[in-house]
Amino acid sequence: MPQAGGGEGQLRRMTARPANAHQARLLRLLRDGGPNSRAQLGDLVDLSRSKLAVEVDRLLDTGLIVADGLAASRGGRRSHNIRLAPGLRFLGIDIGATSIDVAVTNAELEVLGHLNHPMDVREGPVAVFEQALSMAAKLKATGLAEGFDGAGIGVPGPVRFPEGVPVAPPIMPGWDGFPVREALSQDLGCPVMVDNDVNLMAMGEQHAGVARSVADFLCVKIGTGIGCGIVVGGAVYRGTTGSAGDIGHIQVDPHGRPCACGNQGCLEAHFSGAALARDAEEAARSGRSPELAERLERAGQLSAVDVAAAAAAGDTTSLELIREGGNRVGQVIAGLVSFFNPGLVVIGGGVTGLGHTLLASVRTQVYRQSLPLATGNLPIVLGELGQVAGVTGAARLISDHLFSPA
Amino acid sequence: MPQAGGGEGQLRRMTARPANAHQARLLRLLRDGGPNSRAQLGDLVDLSRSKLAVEVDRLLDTGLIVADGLAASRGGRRSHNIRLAPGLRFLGIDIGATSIDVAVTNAELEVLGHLNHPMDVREGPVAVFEQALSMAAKLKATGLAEGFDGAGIGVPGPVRFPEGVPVAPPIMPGWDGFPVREALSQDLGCPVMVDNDVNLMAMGEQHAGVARSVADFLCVKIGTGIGCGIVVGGAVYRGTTGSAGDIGHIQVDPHGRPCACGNQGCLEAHFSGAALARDAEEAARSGRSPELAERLERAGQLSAVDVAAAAAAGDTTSLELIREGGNRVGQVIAGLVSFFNPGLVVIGGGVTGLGHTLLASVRTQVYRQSLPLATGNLPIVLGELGQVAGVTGAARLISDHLFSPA
DNA sequence: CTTTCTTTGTCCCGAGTGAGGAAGAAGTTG
DNA sequence: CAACTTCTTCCTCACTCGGGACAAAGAAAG
Repeated sequence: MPQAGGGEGQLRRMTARPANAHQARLLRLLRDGGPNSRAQLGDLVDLSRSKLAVEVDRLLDTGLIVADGLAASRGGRRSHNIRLAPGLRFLGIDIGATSIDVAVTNAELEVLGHLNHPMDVREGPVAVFEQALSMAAKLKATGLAEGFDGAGIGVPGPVRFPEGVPVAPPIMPGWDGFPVREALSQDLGCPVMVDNDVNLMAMGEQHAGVARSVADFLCVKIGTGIGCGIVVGGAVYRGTTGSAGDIGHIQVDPHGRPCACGNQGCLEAHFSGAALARDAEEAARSGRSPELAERLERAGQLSAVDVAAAAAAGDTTSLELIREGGNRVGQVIAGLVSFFNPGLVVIGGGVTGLGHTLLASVRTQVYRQSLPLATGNLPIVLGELGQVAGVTGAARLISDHLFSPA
Repeated sequence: MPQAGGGEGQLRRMTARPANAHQARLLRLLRDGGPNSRAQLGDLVDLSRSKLAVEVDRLLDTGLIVADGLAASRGGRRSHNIRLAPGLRFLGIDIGATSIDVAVTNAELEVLGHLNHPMDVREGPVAVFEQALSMAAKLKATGLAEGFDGAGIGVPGPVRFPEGVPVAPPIMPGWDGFPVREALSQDLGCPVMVDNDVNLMAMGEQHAGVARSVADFLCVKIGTGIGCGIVVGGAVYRGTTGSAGDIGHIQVDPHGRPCACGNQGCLEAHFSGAALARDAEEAARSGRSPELAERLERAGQLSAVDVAAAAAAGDTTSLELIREGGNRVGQVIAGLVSFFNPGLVVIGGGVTGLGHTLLASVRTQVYRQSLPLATGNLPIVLGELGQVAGVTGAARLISDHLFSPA
């Protein structure tokens, strides 16, 4: 059983929560903008000097923020800097279909340490948690953290958000109704929030990636499956039952391929990490692509990474697979853009390795099919955080929760 | 020039606005729940009795609310009723592609008078406004109103909401950039808000129709064109450029019919009031439907109403047209349901006359194509307000604006 | 009809909040 | 070193708001 506190006056775990909206606002400003001077915070929050001083003092009392030396002069007396307590640590866990990412961040959500481990989510919650907790322990052992003040976790399926429980997840047998939040909170001894992995990716890109300062955007994640994070007015929209953004089973072709869900022509059946791997292996076996055949020979199986590599080497079959997939995805995104009129579309997930070939065909399709008013000023870009998007978003999730009035 | 006030102490036009969020809250409660006692309002708003008394007194001073006798006893002293000033009048204008609806409501948004006049929106803003204003004057002349405290107006195309200006409306040449809000406010001498007609329909159904107490829902309006109102957390979502919900040009068939927008296979090209009329005329001429042929003979042209009537009379061709159209719409809605996971889908607009035949085929398609988690508890229903949905929504729009802190 | 209890509206007090002024501390510029 | 700017702290004053006391109005019981 870990002792609280290390000894020489180290911070104990975060106990206090902001007492009011002003304090919450200040904490978020410090989280998103880093250390800052009292004077500059005053410019940002529209509070009187006296009020600001009172609230800052209270936050200092709680230990959530600490003094941090003097700021540069702005022409007169130098102001005192304050920052979020440097000992605060958040844990971000991103459970993918085939791997687990775990990261430790400070209160500013900078990733201090990050581990990735392949694991099939179908092994069930107990085995997956065991693995995730051991990864967290490993990170702790490197001295990055003495404990965690909060943890966020993403799972590849719909979640009943308030309770933090997966509901009817198609690719996660055994997880349905498993009390993820409750269990993890017990094991870690800190507050936990659970969300869909796609929503976390969206939050990650919003916090530290391409979607900063965009209020309404879509974040399409193409991995083993396909999902879409929806951000409305800066907040993630989860839908009535938590399944919003589940676009993998939108029909792209009435007479298309059969899908695991029982329907025909679902997007996921035509393009996703899994579908691409299947297509690539088939192309290899049928002799259409010597390049892929050679790789299959070497590795015994193919994945999206192989297709990306083959495409980069100039393999036309691979390029064609990517292009056709991009068209399928673009077709769906075009519909969503017409419907949702976002200010930005981010493409992320495992297949970002396919890069600009994919992006180009998606763009072509969207710009051709959607109306000019919706596409006129619509950037469609790749996510810039890659593997840390999910864990950053997880940290963001729990910090949003903790940095809000109790 | 109309004199302000009628003489014997009649209310002059609404001058004051609520001074704070509490007052705004009270006004909205009285709007949505009708007259109410001070005591019961106290139960609803979570303010101390003293605070509540102060705010109510201030509202009485401004004239926005008036005393309204005594409430029934709840076991002790009877409380005083208050209600919104009975002289307040809102004007709701709904400009459709082929007709104009104008209505007068009281502060509780009850429709006191309603006029409809056929008119082609393509005649341009000047002619349309002239017509709308003369209809408003006619309603005024019946003694329903002495003047208007605010007006809401809906136009069949995207609107830059903050300014109240249509942007790049495809079916409204001549309206692009026309300062609707500015001009109408000048003519009527009261505050005006402008929105897309589909959004207004959604607000109407939310206020007085099937969507009461649903936070997240979609409202699909099938008239001359097809659009979709999106309500997120009780508020209309308009998108980055105001074109959210523009689903008429989502592709339903890559090799489908050419559409006016330049693409192929748009939803609107396959099913909408206009497409249905075309299909019906073609069916009549080709001899596939004697029923429709006879109607074409009589009227010289056909519309959705004729198809509805023929279907009701058992014409199989008409039924087939409706069913196929419903499938097309259902296909698109199924995608939107997967993406948005709404708590309700409302179908409205001119084609609601097609009724349950249409509804049945939409439902079939959606329930078959979307995942169970999203459709499990998803009602798909016809709007219940019909022609007054738009004008009610318009009144709601302006009242939301006026009943918010200045 | 009287008594007792409940509910409602009003008045008043006191705690707390928050804006702004004054003064002093800390720097910069000339 | 003097003059000016910026930042922090301290103090005061006005205001808000919740809650208690009390009176008014009605219901229920006897």
